[in-house]
Formats: sequence, structure tokens, C-alpha cells
Amino acid sequence: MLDLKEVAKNFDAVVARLNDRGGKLDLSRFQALFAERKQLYTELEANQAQKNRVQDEMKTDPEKRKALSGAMKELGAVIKEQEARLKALEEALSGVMLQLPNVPHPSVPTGPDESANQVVKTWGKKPDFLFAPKQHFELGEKLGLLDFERAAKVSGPRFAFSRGALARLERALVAFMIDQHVARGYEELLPPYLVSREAMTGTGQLPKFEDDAFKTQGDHELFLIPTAEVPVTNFHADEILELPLPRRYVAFSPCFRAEAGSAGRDTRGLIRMHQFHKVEIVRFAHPEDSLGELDELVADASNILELLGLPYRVSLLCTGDMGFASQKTFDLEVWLPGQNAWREISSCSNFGDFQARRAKIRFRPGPGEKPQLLHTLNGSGLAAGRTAVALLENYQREDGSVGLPEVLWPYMGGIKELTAR
RNA sequence: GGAGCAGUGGCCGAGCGGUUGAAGGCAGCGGUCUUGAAAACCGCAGAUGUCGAAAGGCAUCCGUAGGUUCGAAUCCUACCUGCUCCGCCA
Repeated sequence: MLDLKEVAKNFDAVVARLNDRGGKLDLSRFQALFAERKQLYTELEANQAQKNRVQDEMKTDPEKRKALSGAMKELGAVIKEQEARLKALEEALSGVMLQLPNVPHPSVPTGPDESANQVVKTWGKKPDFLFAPKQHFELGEKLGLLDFERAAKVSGPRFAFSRGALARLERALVAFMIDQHVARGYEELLPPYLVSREAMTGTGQLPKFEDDAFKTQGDHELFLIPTAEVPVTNFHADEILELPLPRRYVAFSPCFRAEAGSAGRDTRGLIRMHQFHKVEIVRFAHPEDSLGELDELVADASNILELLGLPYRVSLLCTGDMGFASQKTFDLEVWLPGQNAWREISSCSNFGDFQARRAKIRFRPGPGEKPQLLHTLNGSGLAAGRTAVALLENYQREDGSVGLPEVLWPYMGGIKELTAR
């Protein structure tokens, strides 16, 4: 969430930058609501002050108590009515605020969609094949390691069974990634996979994107997490952290996405699933350091791709392509020779204080100083399923078998390649 | 799921209708003492909102939401969370 007073103060500039994201915002009500709120506050507080003054006199004087208690009752009713009006106003205002996305950082290029993203780095060499490289699902199905039909039978479309060595590969990747991040200073967390509405609101998935989430039935409402970002960022909700910052966490979790309306895109394969597995890295950073920390986050995610020998590139997303809560985002895209395309495998974002304000995550800048909102960042490090896809497509051989990079062998119990079951 | 107990400032913890925004302790800050530090002593010190150029004033906040009352941290109701015991379960 944006800061209410900042928005009011810099209204035109904020609206202009928000419009760079595309879509149109209707903020016609905002300024009227804000002015009304201010006015009502002044009136209400004057009445409350009056009430407190009289009450003070009544405390010690039984005569006054008798004489004034009727008038006080009336004043009480007025106050109550004003409070109710104020509450309604605040709700309307915060309803508007909750719909507003984050303001893109000045260093973010302006543009309508992914065509305006800037590739800032390319790493690795695309593999040369003497044959036509296959897509991962052809490879997987031919090896008998990937089964979409049975998953459809059990769960419907956009689910998959991995079998044998491929199932193990994803487990190995997760362990490998976590170990790497822990070695670089992250604390491992195993988070809950079901979270409350508050947690989803804290990180910005709600209220705007409720349709994208799976949620439980019955009076006990819980949401299946779309990413470990939600439980891990909310880990410090309502807290005041002591220095030093940053705090770094790495968490594995399955991720659940309903993505209503995405039917028809990437219908085949593992790229777009209702459930996938991801290792997420999260930082709670000092506001002054958060831009640099975003670079470190990108480096931490890149490290995994480099160790696995997967060619990738880094894009700075433009205003129109960024997520709702993000201030600045770098996407890591891995090369998929079977698809002959770069595909997103990690998204690293700096949220500024947008999530921190919603989830009330603060830090104390110095001993005795006032608590201040900190900055939150997170990135995939990496999406495990898509990493497996990348390995299949980049390390495939003409006979359909797939070699595995040496760093994974210990995690695979000595298995060095994927061959037909 | 059933029964009981509890939720107070950064942390611990008193208070149980008006004098309490809240005792006391710890942590923090400033000072005295000291070559320096520690200890001891003295003082300062919550959050949010609102008015104001500022100094400062005012308001709200004792798990959350309501209610009773002229007045609620204190009484009532519901809900949430935690703890203990029982049941169930990996």
C-alpha cells in the first residue's frame, strides 16, 4: 500500500506514474474523500476534547455530574455518529488505497508491455545441437518420466506426475538450491502452505487478485499460497526488527495458482501449472540499501543457473510488465532450446515499503529512535519445475536421454543422466 | 472437538469503573562519578492520527469488534490467538 498522505501531497505525480503501468485508474473519489476525512477529524476531535474537559470536572463534582450528564449523553451520541461516519470514510479510502499498485522506481523504464523490458545481462552459451531439439514434455513422456494423462485423470488439466529419476531430480534441485542459499547467508524456513486473508493482503495478492488464488471451503477460510513469499514476508508482520538488516530467508514450498483466464496459453508441458514447486529467497532490508540488495538477490538467483550451466538473461521489467506490489523487478529468463525461447524462471523484486506498510513490518534505525517501515524483497531461487524443464531441454541428447550437471550428482544418489524407465 | 486459564508499551509485568497513557523491572538515550569502561545515582524515553511554519496543542490506542455508563484497561457479549488437561490423529 502507498502512504496515504504522500499520495494526497503528490497526487498528480503519483497518478501519472501509476498510469505508466497501463490500465486506467479512477481516482476521482480520492481527493474528495481525503478532504472530507480531514474535515471530519477536526470536528470529531474538537468534540472529544470538549467531552474530556467536562468529564474531568464531573469527576470531582457530584453536582455537575447531575447537571451535565444529560448534555453529555447527547454529545456522546454526536461523537458516536461522527465516529461511525469517519470509520466509513476510512474504509472507503483504504478500499481505494488497497487497489493502487506500487509506484514504479524512477530507474524503471516506461512501457506498455514486455516489449519495453530491457535485457541487462546475458550469460552462457546456447547449446548447439546436431539434431532438432525436443521440447521438455516430449522428452519427459518418451522417457516415461512425465505423465500428464494420469494427472488429468486424478486432478484435471495443468497438473503433472513426475516419475522416477525426474521426480527425484526436482527434489534434488530443491535441496541443492536451498543449500546454496544457506551457504550465502539465508536462513532456511519451512513455511505453512495455507495462510489467512490478512497474510494474503499483507503481500498484495488480495484484495485485487482473489480469483487467482485457491481457497478452502467452510468457515475456516484459508488460502493456498501462490508463493512462499506470502508466509515468509508475513513472518515478520506486526514486528519491529532490531538492526542489523537485512534478514535473509530461503523457503521451499509448493505454489498454487488458479489463474482464471489463462486457459489456452502454454497448454502443453510443465510451464504453467496449478501447482509447482519453488525455492524462494526473501530479504527484509534497510530502505537505503534495498536497491543494492535487489542486485544481490538477482546474483543469488543467477548463481544457481550458472552452477547448473544453464544459459540465461536478465531483464529489467518496464512499468507495464511489473507485478502489482513491485517497485522494481528483474526477471531471469532461461534458454529453452526445445521451445527456442527464453522463459521466465525467476522474478526478483524490490517492493519498497509497499508490503511493509500493509503487513506493518518495521525496524528501529538506531537505539531510542522511532520505528520505520523497512523494505521487502523477494525472488525465486528458482522455480524447481521450470529448472527441470531447462535441464531436460539444454542437456538432451539425440537419443532422448538427458545428461545431468555434475553439481547435482551427489543430490541424485549418483544418478548422472535420465534414461528411459 | 470438549473443559479450564490467559492476552497490557521494544520485552517482562502491576492495575480490575473516574486521580492510569498506564506502577515496577529489563533493554535504550542523556548526564553525574571515573584515565576509560562497568557499577551506582539523577533525568529522558510508547504508537498512530490531527491542527500548526515551528514550538507545541488536541484526539485515539491496554488481543479484535460491539455493548452498558456522564465516564471502561477495568463490567457484559461475540470473535481471534496462546497455554494446560481430555479426546482424536501422522
